[in-house]
Amino acid sequence: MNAVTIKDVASAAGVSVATASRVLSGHPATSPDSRAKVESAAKELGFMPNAQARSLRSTKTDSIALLISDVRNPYFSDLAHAVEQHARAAGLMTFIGNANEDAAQQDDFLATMLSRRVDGLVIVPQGLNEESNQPSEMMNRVLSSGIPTIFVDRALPSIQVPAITANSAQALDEAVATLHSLGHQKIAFIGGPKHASTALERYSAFDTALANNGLHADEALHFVGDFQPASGALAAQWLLDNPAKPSAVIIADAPMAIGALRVWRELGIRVGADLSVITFDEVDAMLIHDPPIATIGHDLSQMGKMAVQALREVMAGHQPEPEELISKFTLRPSVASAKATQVMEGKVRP
Amino acid sequence: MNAVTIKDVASAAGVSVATASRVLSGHPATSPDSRAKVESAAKELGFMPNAQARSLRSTKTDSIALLISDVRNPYFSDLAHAVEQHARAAGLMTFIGNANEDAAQQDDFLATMLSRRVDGLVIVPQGLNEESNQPSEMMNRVLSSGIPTIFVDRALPSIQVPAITANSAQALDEAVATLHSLGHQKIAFIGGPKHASTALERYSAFDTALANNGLHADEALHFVGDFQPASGALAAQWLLDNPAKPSAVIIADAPMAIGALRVWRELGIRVGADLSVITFDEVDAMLIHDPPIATIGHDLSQMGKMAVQALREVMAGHQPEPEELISKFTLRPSVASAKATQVMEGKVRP
DNA sequence: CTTACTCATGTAAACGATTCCATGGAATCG
DNA sequence: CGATTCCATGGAATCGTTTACATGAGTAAG
Repeated sequence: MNAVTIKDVASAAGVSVATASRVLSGHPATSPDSRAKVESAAKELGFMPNAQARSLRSTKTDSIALLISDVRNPYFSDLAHAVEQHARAAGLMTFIGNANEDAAQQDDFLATMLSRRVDGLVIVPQGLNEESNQPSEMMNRVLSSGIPTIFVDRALPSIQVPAITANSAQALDEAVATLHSLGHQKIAFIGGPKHASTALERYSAFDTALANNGLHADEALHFVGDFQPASGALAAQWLLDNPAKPSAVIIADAPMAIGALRVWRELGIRVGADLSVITFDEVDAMLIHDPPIATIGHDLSQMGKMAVQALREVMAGHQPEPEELISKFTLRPSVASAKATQVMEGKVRP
Repeated sequence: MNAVTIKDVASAAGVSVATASRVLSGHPATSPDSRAKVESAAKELGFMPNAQARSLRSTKTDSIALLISDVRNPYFSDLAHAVEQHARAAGLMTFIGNANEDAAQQDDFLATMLSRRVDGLVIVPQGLNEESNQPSEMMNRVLSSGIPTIFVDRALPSIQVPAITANSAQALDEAVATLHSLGHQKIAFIGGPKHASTALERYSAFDTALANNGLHADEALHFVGDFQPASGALAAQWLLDNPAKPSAVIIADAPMAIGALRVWRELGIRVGADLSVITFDEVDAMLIHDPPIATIGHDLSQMGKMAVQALREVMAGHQPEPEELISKFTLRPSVASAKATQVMEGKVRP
C-alpha cells in the first residue's frame, strides 16, 4: 500500500518530523528553506497523509455527515447535492447516509458517524418512535454527545436543535384557492406517515386551507401513505374508489406522485382533464410529465446552503435561529377546471 | 464531546485496557466473567470506540468509496443505492462521492479517500484526459497504490482493472430493427462526450446496428452531447433543425432525455406520434412519462451487487474476471410507425 | 557587551485503540 | 506428582500524526 509516512518525508528532506509536519500542515513557523525541501520531498515520494492519525491527534476530521431517507428520492438527491457542494466550498467532506425510512439503518449510520468523529451532522429526522413517542436511542446519544447537529427539511417538535424547514401553508392555501376557483369542491390529499413532522403539518395545513376557502375538511379525503412510490400507487386506486368522487388531489411528495401517476396513466385517467393534480417537490420528473404537474416546492439549493451555514454556526459555538423557507405554488396544466372532471365520472366509472 | 475511552471502560470494569479491547472487539480469549463486566461497563458509560484510533492500528477501516458522476442522475443514484445496500450487507460502510463530470472534483474525492485509507474503491471512471489521453494523476496514484479497485458502468480500455460493464450492442440492434420495421429510415443518435468509453461504444454500436439493418450510417445523424440535461435540450433543437429530418431518435442517457423531452413538449412535438423516442437508462421518469418511453437498460441492483462482489474478491486477493451485463430493449408507446411522423413534417415546420 | 526577545528547529509526549509478548494459574497428561 | 499445555490477563509497544516544551542561534535594544 501507501507505506510512505511523514517520517520518510522528513528524513528525505533532512529535517525532523516536527518540521515536516509544520510545513505540510501550513504552520507559520517554518523557514523558506525547509519549506522547499519538505515540499519537494513530499511530492517526490507521493506522500499522502494518513487522515486517521491526523485527526486522532487533532480531534477534527474536516468532515460532516448528511443523513437522508433515500438517495433515490430526487428531492433528497437534489438536497444532498446542494449540501455537498456548499460543504465542499467550506473545506468539508460530506458523508451521505441513507436511512431508507428505517430507524435501524438510521441508527446504524449515526453510530458509524459518531465513531468516525465527524465534525457535524445534518439530519433529516425520521420522526419519533411510534410507540414510545421518543427519539431513537442513537438519536438521543447524538443529541447528548454535544456534536454539532442541525435538522433539515423536517424537525422534531420536542427537540431543541436548530432546524431549516420549509413552510408550505401559504402555498397550500394558494393551491386550494386555485382549485376552488376552478370549481373543485372535493379535493383529496395523499399524505405521509403520521409520525413525520412534515406529514402532520401538511395534513393540518391542508385542512386549514380548505376551511379558509369555505370547503369542508373531511378525514375521508385523507389518504395516509408512507412517502414511497408503492403507497402512491395504492392511493391512486383509493382515490378512484372514493365515494366522494374527488375531482382534484394534492400529493405530499414526489415518490408517491410518481407511483400514483403511473397507475392513473395505465388506467387511462387523463391528468389535467379527468383529474387535477398538484404535488409537493418540484423535481424534474414533474416537469417533463405530459402535462407538466403543478407543484408546491422550494429551492433545494438554497435549503442546502442554509443548512451548511447553520451547521457551521453551531460548529463555531453559536446558536443559529431556526429558519423557514417559504414554499411556492406553481400552477401548471395538470390542473384544469372541474367541468372537465365531471366528464370523467361517466367515462371511467360506469 | 464523547470523552469516554476504552481506558475508562477498563477501569470501570476493573480490568486492563487489553482485556477490555479484547472483549469489545470479539477476541476469543476472554473469560465470561470479564466479558460481562466489560460489556456492562461499556454500556453504562455509553462507550463508542474511536474509529480512527482503531483503524490506525489495525489498518482496516471497514469502508469503501463509491465515485459516481452525479447523485442527481437517477441512473447513478439507483446504482449508488444498490452498491450501498450490498456493501452494508457485507459490513462495509460506503462513502458516496460526486465527480460532477469534473476531473478536479474526482481527484479531490479520490485524494480524500486515499487519505482516509478506505479498504476499497468502486469507480465510475470519467474517461481519460482529452489532451494527454492519460488517466488523471490522482487516478494513477490510486492504481499504483495497490488499493483494491474496480470500475463499474464504464471501463478504461488501457487500464488493467476489473470492470463490471453493460453491453448494449444487442439491445441497440433490436431497437434499430424495431424502428426500421416500423418504417423509420432516418434515425438520429444523441450521444455522450467522446472521451467516455460508454459513449464511444454506443456511437459505434449504433452505426453497426444501422448497417446490420441495411440503413446508412451518417455522422450528420450523431449529436455529441455531454450526458447532461442542458445538452439534451440543445440536441432536441438540433434534431428539429436537422436537414435529414429524422423520424426517430435514440438518446444515450436519461438526463439528456429529460432535457430533450422537456423541449419537445414545450414546442408541441408529440412523442410517440410526431417523433419516436428510445432512451438509455430505465429510470422512473421514463416510465411515468406520457407516453412511456421505450428504453435500453439493465438491472442496476444487479450491477451494484456484482460490483460489490467483485470488489470483495479483489480485497481478498483474488483477480475476478470482468463481467458484462446484457442490456435489454423494452418497447413502449414512445415508438410508433414512421407514417405518423411524416404528418409532423407538415405540421411543425412550415 | 549584556539582556531580552524572536524564531526555526528538534525531542518527546500525546491521541485511543490493537496486538505482541511475558506471566502465572489451572488443567491435562504420562 | 512433576512436566506440559492451555488460556486469560496485563504491560508495553505500536500505528502516523500533531503539538507542548526546550534549545540554541540570531537580532535588536540598552
